[in-house]
Amino acid sequence: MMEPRYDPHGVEERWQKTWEDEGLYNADPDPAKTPYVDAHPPPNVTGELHMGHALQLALGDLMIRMKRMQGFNALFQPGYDHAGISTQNVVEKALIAEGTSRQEIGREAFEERVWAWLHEYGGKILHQFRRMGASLDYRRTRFTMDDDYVRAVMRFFVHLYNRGWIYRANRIINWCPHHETSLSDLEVVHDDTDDALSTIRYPLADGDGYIAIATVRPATIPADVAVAVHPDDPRYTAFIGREVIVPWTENRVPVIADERVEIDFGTGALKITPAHDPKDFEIGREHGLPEPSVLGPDGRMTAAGLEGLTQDEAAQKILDWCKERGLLEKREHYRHSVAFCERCHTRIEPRISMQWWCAMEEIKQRPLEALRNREIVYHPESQHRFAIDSLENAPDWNISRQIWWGHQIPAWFCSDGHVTVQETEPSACTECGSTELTRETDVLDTWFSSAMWPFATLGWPDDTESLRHFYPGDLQTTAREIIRLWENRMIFSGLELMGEIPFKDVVIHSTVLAPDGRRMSKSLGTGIDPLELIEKYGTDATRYGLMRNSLTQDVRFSYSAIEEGGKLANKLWNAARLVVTACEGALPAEKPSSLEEQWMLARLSQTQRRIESLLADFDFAHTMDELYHVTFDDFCDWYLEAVKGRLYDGDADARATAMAALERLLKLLHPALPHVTEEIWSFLPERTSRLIVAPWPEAGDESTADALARVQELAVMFRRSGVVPPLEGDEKRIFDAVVKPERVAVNGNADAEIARLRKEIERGEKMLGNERFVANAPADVVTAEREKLERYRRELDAIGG
RNA sequence: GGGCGGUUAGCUCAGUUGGGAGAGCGCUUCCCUUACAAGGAAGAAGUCGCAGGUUCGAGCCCUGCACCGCCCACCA
Repeated sequence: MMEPRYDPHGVEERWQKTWEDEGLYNADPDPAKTPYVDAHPPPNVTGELHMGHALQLALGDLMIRMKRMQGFNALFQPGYDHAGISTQNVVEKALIAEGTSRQEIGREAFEERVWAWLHEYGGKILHQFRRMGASLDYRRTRFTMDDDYVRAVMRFFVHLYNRGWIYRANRIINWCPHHETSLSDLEVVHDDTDDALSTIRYPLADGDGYIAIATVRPATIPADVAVAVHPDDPRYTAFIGREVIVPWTENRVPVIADERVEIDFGTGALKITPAHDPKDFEIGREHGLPEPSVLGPDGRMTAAGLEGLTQDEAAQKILDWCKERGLLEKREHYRHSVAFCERCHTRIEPRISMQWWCAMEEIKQRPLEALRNREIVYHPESQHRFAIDSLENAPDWNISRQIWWGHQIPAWFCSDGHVTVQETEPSACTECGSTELTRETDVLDTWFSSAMWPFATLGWPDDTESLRHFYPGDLQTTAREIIRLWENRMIFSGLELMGEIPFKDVVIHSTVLAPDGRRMSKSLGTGIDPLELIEKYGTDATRYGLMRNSLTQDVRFSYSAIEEGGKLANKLWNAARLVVTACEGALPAEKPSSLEEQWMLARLSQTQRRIESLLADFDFAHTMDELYHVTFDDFCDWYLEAVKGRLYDGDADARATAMAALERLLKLLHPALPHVTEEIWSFLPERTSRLIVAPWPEAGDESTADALARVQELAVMFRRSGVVPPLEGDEKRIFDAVVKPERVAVNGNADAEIARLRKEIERGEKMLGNERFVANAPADVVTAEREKLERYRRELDAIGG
């Protein structure tokens, strides 16, 4: 019935299905129970399971499973995110492949296409979540574009607008010419890029001489409105306040002084192009300069004489123009970091544009308070400080996007330019009563709706039973880069709309690097697919292997960690096989009569307390370590070896105790290795419930936990020296059963052991002979040293040194 | 440029108020013993990045340096 080797294939899918079918993942409001909630981060609807998801799920699911067994009403909330730009990208690609485009088919048809695409391909990731054994309440799956969710987003937007925290402003923003939308700073990536730096002379308007400027973007020269120099730069003080002539346009522009110009870079003079550079924009606004633009939304030129050209083509024309007139001083290779769209890797075009903004200054105060008071705690601790820092420095948030897939902003403009903001379409402008209204076409940043995840998933804005019972939640497990994009905003929205923090603990997991230390990424070809690991090693092994790494530093992926998990499952399986086959038939109540039995139960209690305490600090790595060693060393190598004989001999007490010990071990292991433990559980006699919902054990008496320590120590000594120590009674029986003196003595080397003990004794005597040590060291350290010395002397006597 | 983390055995990593350098994998030797060879037993293997300092005592605390990684900012 139980094969000698544990094979996770088939077993794991079977339990995943059973657990879900039997409703054991479900969490319903129950006033009799204390809730424990992890609103799991909704992955992109277009996404696939990657290593980060796998780790995140393993951590969250371990906590949820333990809490569920401990009697909490454990809710693991699933769902997925509409992922505005990413999803739009995928569907647009499909349209282009068909020879059409979203512009061609129009907004309404495009949205239908997205829905159709989602219907067919979206949400696959939830099936992959199931394969991870994640005990999410799949009935409660939410999508950020569900009707109810959209209603919640509209309510939130209007709420913020009425509070005065949302405003419109014409500012320079990151613009992706491919998507033709604005992007927040957090959606932009910077890469080192090879470029050319051109030094160009701007002749003085009032006579001879010139100022040379260095630029990487000659195409924007027609939009220049000034040249800036540092006020303390002696080379240029005479030029300040005079005018220079901009090449190509031959416009006259002023030379201004500004401290943001770096004297040491290039020529020390900077052309000011407010419409196409963030720093220039800032300088321009302070100096009251105009903001002409020479680039269209598609990144092509609109300047006179250059219409429709790409920037490269325009740059060439302008450079040629300069060269003919002797204004091009030089053109040299230059490597610098350039901003790209995170999604399509198109070069970002800074652009002045009217956008919706969320003002952060006032908004962030309550979240900051919650973090500083540690109402919310990030783990590990270093991330807590980072979270506070990043919130303190959070700039106003650009929340509008010029794409089509997302939550359309609920704002209507009348022909006079008045804005009416409300949840549903107004019949007339609230300011002038005009009935000719057009709706804002922009949609909201994806993260705007994500910010509401902890309560919108529970039914907000309706006052539902779920919302009352399950809010506020407890746990978030998430990736570091999400702290600014998401965590901070959830905290704010929860405090603002619900009046309470959305969760108490945020576990920031480490980044799993490729075995060579590089980042795992598809484009680098360094990615490892967790589904392949599951196929090969099983889900339990994969979960164990990922959680075995600490959270405090990024860690290189290693297959041997996963293999270790597989070995643990197999070892447990075989230990259970021994117990189950030896203990067939009716069993009396647990009766730990012998030393080794008392010791095993005490060790299990001790391990349980350690695990509980480790997990209170979200120390998953050491939890795995405890589980591994209690299984291999304590349960198998000592306890089972010691009682094996009695089990085979039909000792009823031994059998009952072995079964009880196995049960407790399975419970401790279940949150980490859910499938193999449930499978074993099903072979135990007289089960009345599944292990997944079995009660977490009460920790028992630990007083005999170290009763075998002496025997173990002597066993180690014996193995080194080959000299059988003087033992009696239980100790002798256990020693003989586990150590098997007749087989091991071959490697004994009493001389080496004697030498080792003498060295230890010498060291101890030296320390205790040091008056300053005895006087200064803590008393317990000195006492421990004396005891050690005594012990070594006794052992030396025992082997006849 | 700012911040954070790291450097410990061949590899991946632990090391909790300063007090005996550890685990898993790999390697060597022995054992297919009636749960398990994905097993058992034993063993070899480390100048704890470098240089100073504090201390009776430093992998751990302090200072400086080197190298690796991540995040942020910026680059005309």
